[in-house]
Amino acid sequence: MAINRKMDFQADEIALADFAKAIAHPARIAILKILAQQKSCICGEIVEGLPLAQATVSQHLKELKVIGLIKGTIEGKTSCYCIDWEVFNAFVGQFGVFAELAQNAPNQSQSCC
Amino acid sequence: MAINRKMDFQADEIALADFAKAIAHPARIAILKILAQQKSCICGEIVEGLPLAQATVSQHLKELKVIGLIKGTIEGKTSCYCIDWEVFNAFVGQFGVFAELAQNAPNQSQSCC
DNA sequence: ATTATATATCGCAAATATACGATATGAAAT
DNA sequence: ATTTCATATCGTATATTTGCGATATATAAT
Repeated sequence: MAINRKMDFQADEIALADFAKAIAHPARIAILKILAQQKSCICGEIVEGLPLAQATVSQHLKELKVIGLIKGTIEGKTSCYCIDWEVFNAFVGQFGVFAELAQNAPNQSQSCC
Repeated sequence: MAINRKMDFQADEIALADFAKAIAHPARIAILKILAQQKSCICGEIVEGLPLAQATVSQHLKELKVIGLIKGTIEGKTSCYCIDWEVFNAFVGQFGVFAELAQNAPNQSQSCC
């Protein structure tokens, strides 16, 4: 790979790709589902709900936290996580860009497949 | 990594993660944007629109094609790609799962962050 | 038939992601 | 103060992704 190719793409393309990357793993999807259900947001129970070691789950949680999809607070001895719906919905909303581009396209008919 | 961990997750979690992985790169987002605009779906022009070598773009196109997000047909000397909106919209729609889980959650109040 | 052009595929190097044991950290209980 | 428990971080092995030159393939033009 060459040196930082990222600069060659637009900021919104990079942002959407980064969001996709953050959820591009079944474990992280599973974590979000658990948090959405709020069955519990205590870290330990998330670990129990997944077929992965504690260290691995902690790593996945960190990835989701870094990009802002989840928030985490320390409650005494335990850690507590939950979805930041504002961030989550903002990301999902970005998929609308494609439909918009399609609608504003000048030549709808020129389709070859 | 251990041997096929994938089996430990649910089918829908794997499917959504695979979709996310397919678009988890700025180049693939950029390709989808170009196709959405239908500025042209000829492979060569996609290559010109991206800061990547032809071989690399071809590889990205293949990834999008394998997962079904785009369709490709050969038109004489050139190749022509376009978005499969049915597949695309189906994938995007899957994000609704999280909101549904949140709505059906029994204990909305128990939030610790 | 030969050549030019467009695209796909191969092979490899480098970068990144994933998994997990071991260990660190820090609060709570004893 | 020491131990226990929950979680985070480190180090490292392995797997996957990315990028690209070289090459194959196949159509169109000469």
